[in-house]
Amino acid sequence: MRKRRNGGRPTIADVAARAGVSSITVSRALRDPARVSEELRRQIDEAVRALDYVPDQHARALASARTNIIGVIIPSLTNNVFADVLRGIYDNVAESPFQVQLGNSRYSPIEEERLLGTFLSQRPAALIVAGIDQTERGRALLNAAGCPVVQIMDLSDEPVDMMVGFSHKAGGHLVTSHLVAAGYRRIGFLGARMDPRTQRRLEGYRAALVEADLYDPRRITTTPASSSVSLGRDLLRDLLARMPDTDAIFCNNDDLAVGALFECQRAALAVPADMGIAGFNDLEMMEAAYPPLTSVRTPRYEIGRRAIEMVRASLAGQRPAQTRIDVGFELKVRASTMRGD
Amino acid sequence: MRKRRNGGRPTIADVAARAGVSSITVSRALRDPARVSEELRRQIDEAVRALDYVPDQHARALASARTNIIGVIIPSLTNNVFADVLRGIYDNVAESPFQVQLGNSRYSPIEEERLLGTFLSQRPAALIVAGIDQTERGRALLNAAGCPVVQIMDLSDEPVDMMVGFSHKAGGHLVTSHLVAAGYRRIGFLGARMDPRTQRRLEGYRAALVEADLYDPRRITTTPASSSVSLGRDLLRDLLARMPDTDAIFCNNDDLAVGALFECQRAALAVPADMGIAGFNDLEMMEAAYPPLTSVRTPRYEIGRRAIEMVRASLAGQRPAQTRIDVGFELKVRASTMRGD
DNA sequence: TTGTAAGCGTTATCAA
DNA sequence: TTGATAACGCTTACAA
Repeated sequence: MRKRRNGGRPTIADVAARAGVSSITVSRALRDPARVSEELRRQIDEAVRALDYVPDQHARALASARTNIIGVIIPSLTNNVFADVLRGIYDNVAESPFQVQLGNSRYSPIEEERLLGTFLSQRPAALIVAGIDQTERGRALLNAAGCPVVQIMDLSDEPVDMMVGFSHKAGGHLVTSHLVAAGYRRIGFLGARMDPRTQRRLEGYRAALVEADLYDPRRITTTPASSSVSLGRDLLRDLLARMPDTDAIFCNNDDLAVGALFECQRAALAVPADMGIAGFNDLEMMEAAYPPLTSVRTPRYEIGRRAIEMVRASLAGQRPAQTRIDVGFELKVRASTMRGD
Repeated sequence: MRKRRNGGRPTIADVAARAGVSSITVSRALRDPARVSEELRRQIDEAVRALDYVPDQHARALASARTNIIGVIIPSLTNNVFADVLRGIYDNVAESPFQVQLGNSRYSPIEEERLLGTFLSQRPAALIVAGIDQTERGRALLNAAGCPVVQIMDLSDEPVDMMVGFSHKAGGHLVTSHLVAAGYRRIGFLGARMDPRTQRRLEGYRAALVEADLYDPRRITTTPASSSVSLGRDLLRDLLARMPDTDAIFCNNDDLAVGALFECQRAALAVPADMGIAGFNDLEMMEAAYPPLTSVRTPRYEIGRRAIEMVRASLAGQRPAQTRIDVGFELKVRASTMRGD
């Protein structure tokens, strides 16, 4: 009796023996049932079930120079925004043969480049990367990836391959214009991290205020520190110390907005009367806050879902008609910016 | 010239040829440099660099029946608690040869069991699973895994292998006792999801109130729905509709606590005078709230870090002295439970 | 310390 | 439609 290194797991040869066919026929029956006669297919199916056969992914990958791994690179694990995207990805990968390999670039383009290299060396079935701001070498790697690539969360005119996202600049513009329309005149900006997408939201803010002839760069308060509720509190405190007459703020993230709300409560500033507050992304807590907070709802789960859809279609040979999808966003106006005048 | 399926990547044979040795020597030099003479090692290192050689993980896995994959199974991607654990894991895996394979069980024991099967079929280097409440078959799979297994987030006396966590019951007990000591007498419980760890926190709550002779089951408000800020608002509303004289609440999650705080503001209930509020986990926002919210700080990042430490030690043959680590927790008393009497 | 030979479990290739 | 054979790139077992 042959000694097995694999701990007794049945191999394709065992299935073949039991079904009375050759290994390669089993292989074909598994991958493309249509290419095997119905009778053999039945016998093989029976043998697979009887033996509890599960294909060895590594052998498969080695022989075919292909894997079922979808590499996903995101900049943060703690940011709720990406948690939702990940849910969209994992949920829609669950009943597929694919597996997700997750990489955390921690908002570092260099780290992202390194992860790209690691992932690519495993010949992934596809790659999903957050953002459009890869390094030059990162972009070159993606171009040479030889597999479907989906850039998510943002939009540009030069996708590496496919793209699902929305315009952050337009989002920032929309919410800022809303503040202007609501009657606010001295509108500040609170920004953390200042990654490329945050920068584009800031651009939208700036454009909207320039159009309204209300732009004052001194009302922009930013920090490279990562976004958090306590940071929102601190940034608003800073801003008010410098520019006490500020009457509204666009917070580039919802947690900043919540922190700013708490700071207003502490400072006995009435929201929305003394201070209008708007956030970005519309996390679940915005609607539950008191007063409820205005925000820009971004379809994060859907971005994850559609990215997987595009990947699966591509891999199935049906390249999606649309390779650049704008999922848009929606302004959710709530009490925090509803000034009575 | 030989045709290559692998797209021109150099193989171990290329390195061997260039270094003037045999493949197996290169293989050894890569895995255990000490077993190769210094001179050959230098030549091999040079060749590896010159050719930009990267070992093929699949070939390696196939030949050795081993991988560098650490499987991680957690119940939620959106829960901030697990995001922190994941950071602890990813950060400490980053400069190791290991790769994380993440599975989301969505709080379903059946799904967890399925993931266990999938992961195990890949012969992972180690497995990290959240919780101690696997199904019977899940536990059997873990016992037969043939690799280090770390159960995290909770503690029990029967670890499958290793364990890092803390006692949820003790945490629930501690915070409830604090509410009693602070002078509250009609203390409610707000609970979402009601997974096993939540149940144990509820047990701690119950035990503490029974000891103080203040237990009233009608003050327990739970739902299978998943935890969120808006749910905290709704649960408190429910509780107050039924038991209007409730003077404090232990919220089994911080987001519930924040939601409850907003509800108090809406209902013009003074915190902590009319209503004491305590949460669990001590997410960052607790300290920034107004008033700051009492919570039980749990060392989530550290759990992730130590789980990886244990795995790496085990795999290096140095089985950790302690295979069951209690990382404890810490009560953070803040204004939300500091009643002046 | 180094090397040879023989797989690991699957799929590509070519032939029947 | 089916099959024989030779990879895929690496490691184990054994030998020198």
